[in-house]
Amino acid sequence: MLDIKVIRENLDWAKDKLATRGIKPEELDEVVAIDAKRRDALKQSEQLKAERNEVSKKIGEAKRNKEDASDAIKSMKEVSSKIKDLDNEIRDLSEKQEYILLRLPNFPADSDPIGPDDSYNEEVRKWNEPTKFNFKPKAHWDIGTDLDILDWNRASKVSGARFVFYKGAGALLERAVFNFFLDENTKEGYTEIIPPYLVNDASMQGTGQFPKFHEDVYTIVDNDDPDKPRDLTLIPTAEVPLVNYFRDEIIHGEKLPINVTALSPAFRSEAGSAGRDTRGLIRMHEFRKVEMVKVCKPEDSWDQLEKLTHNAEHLLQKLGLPYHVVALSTGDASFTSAKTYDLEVWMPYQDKYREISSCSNCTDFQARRAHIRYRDENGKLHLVHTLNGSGLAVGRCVAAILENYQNEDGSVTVPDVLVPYMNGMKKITKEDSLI
RNA sequence: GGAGAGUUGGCAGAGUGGUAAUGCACCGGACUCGAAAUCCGGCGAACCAGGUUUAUCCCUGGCGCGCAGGUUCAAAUCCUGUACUCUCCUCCA
Repeated sequence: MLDIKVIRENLDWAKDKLATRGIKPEELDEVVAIDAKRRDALKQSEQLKAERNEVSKKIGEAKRNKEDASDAIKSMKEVSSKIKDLDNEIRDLSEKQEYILLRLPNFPADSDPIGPDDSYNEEVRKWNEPTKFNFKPKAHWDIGTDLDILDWNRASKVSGARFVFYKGAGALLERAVFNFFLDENTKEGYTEIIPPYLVNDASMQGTGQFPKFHEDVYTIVDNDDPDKPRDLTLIPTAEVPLVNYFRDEIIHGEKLPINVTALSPAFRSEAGSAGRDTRGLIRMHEFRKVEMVKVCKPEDSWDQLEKLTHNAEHLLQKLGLPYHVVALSTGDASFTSAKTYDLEVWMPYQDKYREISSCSNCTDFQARRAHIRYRDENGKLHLVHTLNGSGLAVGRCVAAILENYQNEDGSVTVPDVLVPYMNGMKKITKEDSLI
């Protein structure tokens, strides 16, 4: 959430910044007008309350002295009724103000490429050249089906579209990948967490998914009353529980920066993406992801974003997967982010790079929503900055391994770093179906 | 799922309608060569608004006893709803 004071005091600047993210300037005019009305009513209410406090004190004294106070009580009755009206007005205005504020995206950083969509994204750096083949590379969904390690038909029977069964060496590969990620992240100083996979609405609002993005997630309903949602939603990313772990808390300054990592499933409805990436592991309703979250002091967050991005890149480098890093444009970056680097891995069949990690500095945007603060050495409180990045999306990584490490005979070579995690298996070959 | 108890500052803990005791901790001072002990003083903090500055500081007021409503001139206290914690019972991996 943005700070109303910043908007109020830098209105033109705020309008320019948010215009690059598709926000109309009139929205800011409206919220500032509401804020002015609200503060005006608040001022009146506070004056009346000061009067009431003073007179009430006297009424108390009079009553103790068994004196008559009925005149004062009568006039205070009027004052109280005025206060009630004003407070109702204030509540109403605050709700309107919050309605708008909760739906405004974060201010983009000055360094972000400006543009409405991903065509304005800028490549920052590239690692290795795209994998070359002396045969026509297959799509990972065909590789997986032919090796009988991915089963799409059974998944569509059991669950529906955008689900999959991993089998045998496929399941082992998935497990190898996330264990490798967790081990590497831990070595880099991240503390491993196993969070809850269902979270309440306050948490969804704290990290910015709610109230604006209800359609993107799966919320639990009561079987007795399906119209009534329970206060529980399947996490779309481990970022939600990891950041909300600190919600409504004050962190000691010495503990910052805090680095945590977690493997979790990620549940996404993929509303509005019908027809896109209908085959393969790229776009699933349920996939596993290892997430990294950093909580730090404001002055550190830009350095921490670079570190976070390098941590994610390091994983792809160790796996030998070609990728490039892209700075997202103002229009393409996510709602909560001030700056985002996407890591895109090379996918040979599609002959292009595809997102496998998204590393964002959310500055104080989530911290303000979730009330996460720290106490500095002088005892002062400040909002923290929060960062999150995938390290990495597991399913997409498996897809990239299958495609980049495929051999002409249909087998897939296991990347060296994963061999120990695959119980020594160096190559995945077609086996007789065990089931 | 059933029954009961609880939620008050950094921590402990009192307060059943009149505007949040007390202790510990913490900060400042005295004493001391120094420290401890002792004594004196300060101290709930966050948030909001206004004034003053505009990086802070400071002043005034509001607010503030899990959260949200209600009753009242006045609510930590009474009423309603709700979240969470603990105990017991029941069930369960």
